[in-house]
Amino acid sequence: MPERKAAGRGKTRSGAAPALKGVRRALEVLEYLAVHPGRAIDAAEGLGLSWATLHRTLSQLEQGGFLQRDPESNRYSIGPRMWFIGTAYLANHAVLEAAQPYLEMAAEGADFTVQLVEQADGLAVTLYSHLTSGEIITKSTYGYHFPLHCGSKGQVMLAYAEPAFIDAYLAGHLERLTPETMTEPEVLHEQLATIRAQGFAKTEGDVQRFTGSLSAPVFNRSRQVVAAVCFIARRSLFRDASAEEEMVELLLKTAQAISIALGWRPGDLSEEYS
Amino acid sequence: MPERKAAGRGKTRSGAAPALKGVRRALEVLEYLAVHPGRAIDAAEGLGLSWATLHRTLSQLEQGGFLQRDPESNRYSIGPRMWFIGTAYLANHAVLEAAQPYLEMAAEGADFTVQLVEQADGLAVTLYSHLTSGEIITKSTYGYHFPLHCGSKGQVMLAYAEPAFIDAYLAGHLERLTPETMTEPEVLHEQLATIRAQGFAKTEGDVQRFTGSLSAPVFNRSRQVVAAVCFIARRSLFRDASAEEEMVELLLKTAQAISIALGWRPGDLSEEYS
DNA sequence: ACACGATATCCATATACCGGATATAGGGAG
DNA sequence: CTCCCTATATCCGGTATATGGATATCGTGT
Repeated sequence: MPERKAAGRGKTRSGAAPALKGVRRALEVLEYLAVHPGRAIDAAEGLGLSWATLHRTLSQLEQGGFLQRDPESNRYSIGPRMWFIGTAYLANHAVLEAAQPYLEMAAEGADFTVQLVEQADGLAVTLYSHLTSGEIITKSTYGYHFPLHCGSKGQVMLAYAEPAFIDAYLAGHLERLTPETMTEPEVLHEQLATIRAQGFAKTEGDVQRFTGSLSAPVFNRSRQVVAAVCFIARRSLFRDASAEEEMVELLLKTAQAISIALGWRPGDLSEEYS
Repeated sequence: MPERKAAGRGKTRSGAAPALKGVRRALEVLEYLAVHPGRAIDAAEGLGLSWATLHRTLSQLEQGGFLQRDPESNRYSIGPRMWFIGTAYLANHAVLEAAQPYLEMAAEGADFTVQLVEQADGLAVTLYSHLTSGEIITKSTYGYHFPLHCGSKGQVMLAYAEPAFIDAYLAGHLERLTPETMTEPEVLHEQLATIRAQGFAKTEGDVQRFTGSLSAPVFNRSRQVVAAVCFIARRSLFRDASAEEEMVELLLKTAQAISIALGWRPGDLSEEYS
């Protein structure tokens, strides 16, 4: 390392290096609209941008097909080209590739939705989703991402994250999606401990009122949690204790099979600290 | 309209208005890497960018999680955040939403893959894919996009596109994916006419050697083709003429049901020209 | 019909970007 | 093991380019 001339001496006036500001902003705009599609002015407010600047950015992005605008309402949302690019992420995704056969096996004939999710930026992001035929569970397709403290899928991934990350996460603002969403940091800490102890998570009604879910962690060769398998069902299904037990069994079997396919080996945890 | 002062008088030296160049480029880089993931220098060459410029762009995008880089090989590929943003496209997609139940119904118990695709920028882009359980057909998941002249899904959408678009498309370079890919503009023109006449398309081995597919158009209220339903199966399945006939029937039924859900009404085509 | 909020466009200026040059790392051949 | 060559990383000044306040138009609700 060439020891950076003289630390921070750079001509750039005031300390920080503001690189590719335009690009950064454009992507922030995209991400903002992915989460809050809507009118230009709301985005300008939400992002703290001057109207003129935002307008230019929006126009460019729309022209390129990265955003689309409903000409009636002037509402902006993500455009087809972003989907085109985004899907390329899956094409190179080792975990997903390994998991796919097992997920399909689990979904075969099941009366619940099967998902594979990973954690990105404090959210549980869906990589694969096999809907139960018959009834449709809303928001269980692609495109809906939930905070980590809501739903079993997020909680599993949070439970196995770095302790420092957990603390930081729970110290932040914890959104409440339904009246049943747990937002007490202390209680959540305990829930996470329970999850680690039993090896899976279960929640009901904390993401959507009439559904519940079970999730188990997927480990890689180096025993890190890289994803979670999640079964989502209408809530009534959890009334039946024996049905639930069967689900848990299948869940753990599936998650474990995927972990093994990724090079994880069951071996006692203790050996890790040997 | 304020009649633009004096057309093109603008101080900007030479006619064209070069807006948000950096942003444009960044997105081009992303799209390039979505299609050709790989080393920085290849992208620089492919895009005709100076190394320094590209490097800055890549660094920024990687830092933001829009690209990811394998530290071993220094190869770049699309990052998780692009998937995160891209999926938002599906969340607001009216056609997909209407189609989903019918697609699931069609996939129920089928021994072939069911897809919904739309056209974007000269490519057939997959919006929904329900894999056949059992055997895996590679490249039938998300993330693989094929030119319009390859595969039944592209051909259907091309067949119903504006005549001018068809001519322009067929005049361009037609990639050959397998030895069986048709690349003769004249022959393709005839194939498209046949497709319009019979209402669906069929191809074998022109995308991947050992698969074949059937596709039918999905119309919206105003009789435009907005998507296509596509059934993909291993090639041997098409040996059985009666099985194929059944597939065609289900395909047309499905595509039609979706069209109707979108507000399309069967009515004779002739009334359109009345 | 009016008014107000939202969207579109203009322009001078400062600034953030471009790209040639230079420095480091990596890795293959001899 | 050493050399060389290619790929990656960083620097820096001039200048093209983005910024955002101001102004003009649109369009929607009352």
